[in-house]
Amino acid sequence: MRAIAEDGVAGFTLRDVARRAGVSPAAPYRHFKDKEELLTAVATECMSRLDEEVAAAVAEALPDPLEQFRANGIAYVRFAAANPELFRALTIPGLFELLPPEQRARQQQQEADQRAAVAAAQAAGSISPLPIDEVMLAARSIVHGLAHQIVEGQLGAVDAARATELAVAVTGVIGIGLYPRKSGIPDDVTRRTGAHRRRR
Amino acid sequence: MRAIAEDGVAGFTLRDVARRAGVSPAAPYRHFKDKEELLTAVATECMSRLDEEVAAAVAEALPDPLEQFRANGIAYVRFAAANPELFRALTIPGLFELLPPEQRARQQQQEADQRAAVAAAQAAGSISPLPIDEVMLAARSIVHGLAHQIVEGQLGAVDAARATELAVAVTGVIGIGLYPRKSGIPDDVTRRTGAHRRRR
DNA sequence: TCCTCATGTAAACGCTGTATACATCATCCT
DNA sequence: AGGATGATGTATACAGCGTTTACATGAGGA
Repeated sequence: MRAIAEDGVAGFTLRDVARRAGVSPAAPYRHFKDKEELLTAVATECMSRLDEEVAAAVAEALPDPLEQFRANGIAYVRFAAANPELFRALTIPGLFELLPPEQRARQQQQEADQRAAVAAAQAAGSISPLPIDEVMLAARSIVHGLAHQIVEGQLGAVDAARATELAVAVTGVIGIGLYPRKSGIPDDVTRRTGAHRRRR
Repeated sequence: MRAIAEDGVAGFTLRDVARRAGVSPAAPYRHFKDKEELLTAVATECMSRLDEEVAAAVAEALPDPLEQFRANGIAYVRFAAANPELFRALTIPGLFELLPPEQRARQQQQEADQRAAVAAAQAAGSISPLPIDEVMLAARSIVHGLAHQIVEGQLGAVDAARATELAVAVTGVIGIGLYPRKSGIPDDVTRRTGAHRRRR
């Protein structure tokens, strides 16, 4: 993890890891089949941390589904901004199929929970009655896309506060929708819970 | 370009490129400072192709701003699905600062155009009066995030038709918004222009 | 006590990016 | 016409990489 965080995924070297551990270059092969397997293990760990942070943030959020979605997005984006190299480790090609089954199961469980929450919110009338798959996909896409742009430096330097602002902004947009509304925009979509208010 | 498309960014090797060109391993250094510079040149070319396809699709779309946004997203996502490795070449870390000034200028111009279109649409009442920066960011994020997920294989195999479906779906969601509407959903947001209709 | 297995090492292979010194050849200046 | 020049390519070398192979070592159970 330290090697990745310091030198990035590109500079991640089996020999360097061995050096850090004070062992010979071949030693890692007693524990991992090859470099890819080690990288996958690191990525799995990164994913666990990210999942934890997101889950914690969602647990702390207000019970409102949009507020929870927003908390999810903020935590996700903040993690990316705070640990760009760790986040990048999550985007290594084809990582998904290499994950340990337990991790995949946990993730699917988490997604199923979110899905149930969205369905419940739709039933209660607090989320638009769009196809649930599409809602989930759009939510994941917008948050992931924002995080990716931050990590790639396309949005300039982004600290935690700025990351929060950006996440609030995009979750606000997806909450309201681009198509104009006849009735006004409800307060809780444009306003941030707690101390922050949205600039604008 | 052929080397990238065939072997991917990870398998992209200066020596392989030299081999393909039938020259010695050191020959490329007469034309590019180092591997990074060649990769950047390839990525620039990829970006040009993507920009062209997107611009063409937008030009063909109906004059409605949401329809144009949708056409933009569809073209972007289809490019990613059709040329995953070329698309991945666009995500190499820090590419943004390495681009030739002309390319950056063109891109900024394109963004300014989009921005003006959004502003005009807002003035005309066909896009919600959200802060324009946030609208632009959200639109880019959701499309980029979807493309990225496709390329990383997180959505399974995605052909052109499926890519179109997915792009239609997420642009639909961001068009309508998660927060429920009192008045009904307008047809042109849920329906696809032309032959396709949205499943649901 | 001895055997086995997990862990580590040393050395080697072919690959990579890159630097250096040398060759070739078209172009342009006189 | 002829020689200097610059662009392009080659040969060779080096260090670093992932990976394999054969060999060492030492702890724990039979």
